Amino acid sequence: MRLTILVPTPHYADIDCLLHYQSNSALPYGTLVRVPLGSRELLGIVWNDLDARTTHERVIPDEASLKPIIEVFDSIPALNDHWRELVKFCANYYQRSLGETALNSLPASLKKLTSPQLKKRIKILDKPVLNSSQKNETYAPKLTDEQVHAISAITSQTRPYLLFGATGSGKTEVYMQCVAHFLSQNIHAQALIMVPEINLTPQLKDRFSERFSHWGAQAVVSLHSGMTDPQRLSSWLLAHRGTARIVLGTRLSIFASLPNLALIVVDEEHDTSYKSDSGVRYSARDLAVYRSHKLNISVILGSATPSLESWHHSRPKSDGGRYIRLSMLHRVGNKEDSNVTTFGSQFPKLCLVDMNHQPRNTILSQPLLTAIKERIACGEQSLLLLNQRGYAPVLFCSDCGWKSDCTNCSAYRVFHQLDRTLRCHHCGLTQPVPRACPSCGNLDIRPMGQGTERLEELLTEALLGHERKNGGCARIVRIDADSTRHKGTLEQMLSSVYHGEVDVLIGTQMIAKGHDFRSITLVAAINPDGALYSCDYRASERLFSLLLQVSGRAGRDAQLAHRAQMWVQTWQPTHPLYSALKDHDYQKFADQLLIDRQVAGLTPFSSQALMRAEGKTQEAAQSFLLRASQAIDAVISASEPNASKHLEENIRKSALFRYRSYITISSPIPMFMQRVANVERAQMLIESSSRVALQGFLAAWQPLIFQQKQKGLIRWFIDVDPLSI
DNA sequence: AGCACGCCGACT
DNA sequence: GTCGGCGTGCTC
Repeated sequence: MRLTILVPTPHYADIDCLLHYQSNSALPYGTLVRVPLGSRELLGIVWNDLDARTTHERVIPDEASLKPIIEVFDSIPALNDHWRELVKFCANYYQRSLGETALNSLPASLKKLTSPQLKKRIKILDKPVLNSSQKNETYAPKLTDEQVHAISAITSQTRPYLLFGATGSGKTEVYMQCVAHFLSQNIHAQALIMVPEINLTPQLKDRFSERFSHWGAQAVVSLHSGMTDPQRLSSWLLAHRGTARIVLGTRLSIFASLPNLALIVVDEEHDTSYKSDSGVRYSARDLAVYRSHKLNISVILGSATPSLESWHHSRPKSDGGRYIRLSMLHRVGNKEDSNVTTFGSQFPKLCLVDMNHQPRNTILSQPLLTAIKERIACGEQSLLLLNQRGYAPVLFCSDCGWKSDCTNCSAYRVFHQLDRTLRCHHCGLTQPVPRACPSCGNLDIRPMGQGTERLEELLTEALLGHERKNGGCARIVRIDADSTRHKGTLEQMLSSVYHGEVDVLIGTQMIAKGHDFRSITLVAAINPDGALYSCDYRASERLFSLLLQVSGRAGRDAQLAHRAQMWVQTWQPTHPLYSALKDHDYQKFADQLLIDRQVAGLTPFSSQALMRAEGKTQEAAQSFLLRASQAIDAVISASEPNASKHLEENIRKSALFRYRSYITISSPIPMFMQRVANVERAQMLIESSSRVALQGFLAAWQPLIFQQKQKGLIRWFIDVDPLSI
């Protein structure tokens, strides 16, 4: 008999991703199979033929001429209706092929294994595992009133919740108690906990594993891109077969097959890592909301600095809000000592250094340096945040004005002192530092601006001869992508900080997230102003959240909390962002930003999509975009709808007619980073005040884009709900 | 996309 | 005389 199989062909292929094959027997939708395609053998999924892309002429061959299915993966259950609905929604919403979306969201190992090999893997998983100690049986730490309120709200009504919880207010405990509640309701129930970067928070898995050890050793599994393929397959299979009760993962875990999903948690929901920046550009947070809605279960979006979208959606219900906002504004005391819970630990005090009043070219101001020395003297730690690795972002010639441009990208190459190289952080081009200016031969070429290497050097000099509490030199460690390139060094460095073997920690954004350093009492942002001048209107909201998050690293030990300080070196000390930060008042800041956004008609008051093109020349990229937009008007003005014989084409045309007036399409422009690795990039913004109109329009437009051919075009794609424009 | 087939330049 | 460049074209 004839079966329709979903295969991973991309949206721009000339072939539909739903193909027909011969089978001896009927197989339920969602069954995994292996099928031949051309000279390849691919993983496919038995699918409903009604989802076929009808835009192309579908000539379905005789059954006799169809190729047979190679093998059926019958040792695991079929992917259920809910999972298939999720990937279908994702493909439609983010304008990608269904096959690419569905097959890419399965673990890579599954594509390589044969059916007997998979059977073997499952047998291994089914071997009884030694159960770890059962000592910890629904253990209950003392909760704050705010935690109690949040938990009772979440466990009483099925809704999306925004858990607006300050750093240190005990969000994780709320997640764990809610998970415990839903998992004890039903012995099969499962929970999905998403975090932005699981590699930075192995503690979370430990905390969950320890708390829920009585559910069995396989009850808590991780799912993230840092795992090896076989590890990922094991976790995936445990989740798919219902053995795993709790899945902890990064954004890709939103596609985990969880047949008994009862709760989703999205921790740090504002974090931009939830949005995929290649392939299917999905937002795992938004898909989590969709998924919970379809399953009629609750989703908890947790953050100390919620995204403006979630903030907007969690207005009071009377105001049309769709989420319930639960606030936890107070810090929990020292968790190490669960018998003595001190409430309302103070937040770090904000100290602004006005750089206008500092000597020219100051990198580390005197008052900040003094404060760091004080901390060292009394055995406390400091954390310095500087979001630029290397020694200096650019090298320049004082004579002719030459700068260390990258030949492949529209960016400067960064000066790395340690190995004397100029490195492009976009394409990787690396060359030794020239002795003299390549343009005029001048020997006086200098670093301009500041990087973590330079800060480390500067601080080492400044602290020379400065004694620690227990004697000896101050110990500095630098954590960035360069210093942690080798496997295990990050963990090693973090642990030395944790064990008090370090006095000052210098790092990039890497150190802002999650780490629970107990003895840090001073956090400083060395040069954060950049975002205030950025052309990206979301930059200030991201800066606020970064600074608040990093300030949360200070004073986590209740004993030291009163000494915690957050220092900011700025040329804009009166900027409203900093006054909001001073008051720890995200609500006021977010409310004001929302008013600004509403006035300007920006998200979340409008929906956006970017159409991007990459070509050998800027001209090729832009003219492709231009032609794609002109094709719309050509269709609209060429003929009235219903003139075509093809039903599908009529639907498309009438959608274009209907939605065009609700849509604004900008002219093609070069991207801010115009050239990366010798590829020219251009983009075009598509906006609408109606999300539905934008969706309908994009869907109707796509087939027209496929028809556009352009010499020199490398690729194009649509980014729906882009994070930066 | 992958992977074939297919026709022109510098190498054992 | 072969290896390999990437230009079209096809995949149930």
